[in-house]
Order: sequence, then structure tokens, then C-alpha cells
Amino acid sequence: MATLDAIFEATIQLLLRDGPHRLTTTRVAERAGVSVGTMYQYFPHKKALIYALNERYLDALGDRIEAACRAHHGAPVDRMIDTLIDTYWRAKTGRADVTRALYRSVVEMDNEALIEVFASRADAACAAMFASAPDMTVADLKRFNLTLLTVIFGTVRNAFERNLSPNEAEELRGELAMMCKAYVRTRMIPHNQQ
Amino acid sequence: MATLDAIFEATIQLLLRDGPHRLTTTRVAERAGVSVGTMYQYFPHKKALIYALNERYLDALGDRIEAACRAHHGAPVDRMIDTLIDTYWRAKTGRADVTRALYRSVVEMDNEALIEVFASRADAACAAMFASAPDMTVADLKRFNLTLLTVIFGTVRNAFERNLSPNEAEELRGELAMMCKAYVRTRMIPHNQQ
DNA sequence: CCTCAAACTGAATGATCCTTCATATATTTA
DNA sequence: TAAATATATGAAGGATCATTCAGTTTGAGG
Repeated sequence: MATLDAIFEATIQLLLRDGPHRLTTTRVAERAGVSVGTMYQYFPHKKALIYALNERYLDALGDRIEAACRAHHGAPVDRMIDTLIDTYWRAKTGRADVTRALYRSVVEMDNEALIEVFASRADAACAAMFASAPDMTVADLKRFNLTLLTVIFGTVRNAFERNLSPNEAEELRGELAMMCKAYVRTRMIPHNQQ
Repeated sequence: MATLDAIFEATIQLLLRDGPHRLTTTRVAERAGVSVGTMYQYFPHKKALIYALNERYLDALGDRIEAACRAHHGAPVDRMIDTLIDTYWRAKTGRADVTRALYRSVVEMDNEALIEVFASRADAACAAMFASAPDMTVADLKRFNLTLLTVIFGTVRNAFERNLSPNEAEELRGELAMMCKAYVRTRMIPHNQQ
């Protein structure tokens, strides 16, 4: 619905421009071009609005990651790593404003549940993907998976919060990929590869 | 001063127990065992209180990192990496409550300046340390340094926000160290080592 | 054109909160 | 001890905000 989208967009913009403690129901409504009452027809609380915003975003992010993982079943591990980094990085920087706004809104409420759900989805999707790699020979796949996800997600977030120049960001991304691949090689039991 | 410490402690406890949007000057004063007026003798705003809290923490963290770096001048690179991870990890998990409370308070204000200062300190200290390693042969030290810091700090934070079991956390820490060292080996121009 | 329901409106309400300041208490100085 | 200075108090002012609801607008169906 157009009204709903307008409300979400307004929320994001205000979150970005003024920060979370200036995020007023009145202001959101005003910027969205509707009245406060209308907002309360879609969301019972202000919290519900922010919750819905995060849910929307994390669902979409989960979808993208699952799709990327599914699309690379059976690929070589190195390729999987490139994909994972690329997907996550692009999701974050593609609409950097949304990412930033949501990072800021996270504190407002108990969204640990949402994050938990997202983490589980990503965990499962990636574990399945890695398990399908023909050249995969790591002993403890669960540990391997947890490590990669934590490092990649954490690094991207941290990179995102420091104000890196596009150049630095691009470099960092390449280094991160290299690092993950080096880790894989450390963790792999030698088999009979090139 | 005792009063100041009481106020800081009260702030941390309330931040943890009730979250940032329940952090009231009145409540902080009450829990600290002083009156609101007293608080305003130490801090002109509520923002100033939170700012001071973050400043305090980041200064201390910067001190620890600088000390660790200084103490390992001339050590082998692998040892430096262990030290860096260990120092940061311990600082975060040592008083996990404080860490968590501050992560939550960050949103309240423009503390980008504080973070910037901290990042610069850490950058400089680590760069100097790495440059002093006898076995250091990476071409682009700046890039190397940025990568390591971003990955380590980002991973630790991310690990901290997911509710990992102590076991998982410990495992992850080990894997992170291994990963960083593997990266170093990738980045080093072969010389004449073992 | 009329009817009815769905969607929208925004002033009013009640609650919460930051900040101030006139006053009181403690501590130091003379 | 008395005056002066520093520190502490907390009720009250003034502002902001989430939420409500009585009434208005819109638009589809007859």
C-alpha cells in the first residue's frame, strides 16, 4: 500500500536526519503526508512501527542470503565465500541510508528476537551451502560456519560504521575475502587438489 | 570523586536494566543516591553525562590498547595478533555489562567524534607495533593494519552481540586468531623464514 | 443521487521528562 | 566561632510526546 510505504520511508528519513530520539509519531506522519491518526490505523504503537521496519529489512536480507546460498550449491568454497561477502556487502551498502537508519533504531526496542531469527536463517543457509562444496574437507563444519559468518557480518558492519572512503572500503572488502580464503585453507584437511 | 562514580555506575545499571529510553535524570540521581540538582552540578545536560561515560570508557580502552602495543614492540607478528585480539576481547568481556550498556547508549548522541578519536589512536598504536616486527614484510602496511583492526574489532563486537555460549565464544576467539595469522602469511612477501 | 463502510483527520488529553532555582546543609577560611 | 564558600536538595515550570476519538472525507455499490 502507498500509505504504508510512505510511512516507512518517512521513518527512515527521519531516523537518518534527526536520530532516533527525534523520531516522533507526529513528525513521521507529517513527513509521510498523512495524519497521526492514520498511522495508528496501521500500527498500534510507535514500537510496532519500528519493529515492522526492522522485520521488513531483515526478512529481505534473509531472503537475499538464502537465495545466494541456494544459487551456489555445489560451487567451490572460494566462490561461496566471494558470494557471501558480496551479497552481504551489497545489501548493506546498496541502500546505505536504510542500513544506517536501522542500526540506529535497533536500540529502541527489543528486537533481539528478530536478529535471532535472521541469524538462524543465515546460519542454516550457509551451513547447507558449505556442506555442498565438492572441495569441502573441514572437520568441524559448525565451527567453521559460525566463524565465517561472525567475521564477515561483523567486519562489514564495522567497516560501515567507520567512514571509510570508497577506495578504502573496496580495498577492505578484497582483503576480507582474501582473509577468509586463507582461513579456509588453514582449516581444510589436505586432500588431492591443485 | 565518590559522587561522580556513583552517578556513572547508576547510569550503567539503568542503561542495562531498562534500556536507553528509560534512562531518566531523575532515575539516575535516585539510584546514585543523590538529588537531580546534584547531577546538574556535574553535568550541564543529560547528553553530557552519556558523553562523559563513553569518553571515559573509550579513553580507558585506548590506553589498554596502546599499552599492549607498546609492550609488544619488536615481537613476532603472530604474537602481536594474539595480543591484539586478547586485549580487545578481554576489554569487552571483562566488564560485559558496561560494554553492553554503552553499545546501547551510543545511539543517544553524536559520539562519532569520540569513536573517531579512539579509532585513530588504535590505528596509530597498532601500525607502529606492526612496523616494528622483525618478521614483518607486508608491502602495504596501512592497508594491512586497517584490515586487521576492522576485522578484529568488528568480529568481537558481533560475537558479543550474538549470545554465544562461553564455549562457542572461546572457540570463535581461537578461530579468529588463526584466521588473522593465515591472512598475515598470505600478505607477507616470502623472505627467509622457517 | 443516496447510503454505508472504510479510511482519514488533528485538536485535546494525560503522562513523562529535562532543567531551573530558591533554599538548606556542609565545609573551609579568617 | 562567625562568615564565606562550596555542595546538595527537590518541588515546580515548561516543553515534548504517544495516544485517543469524535467527527470528516472518500469512494464503491445500488
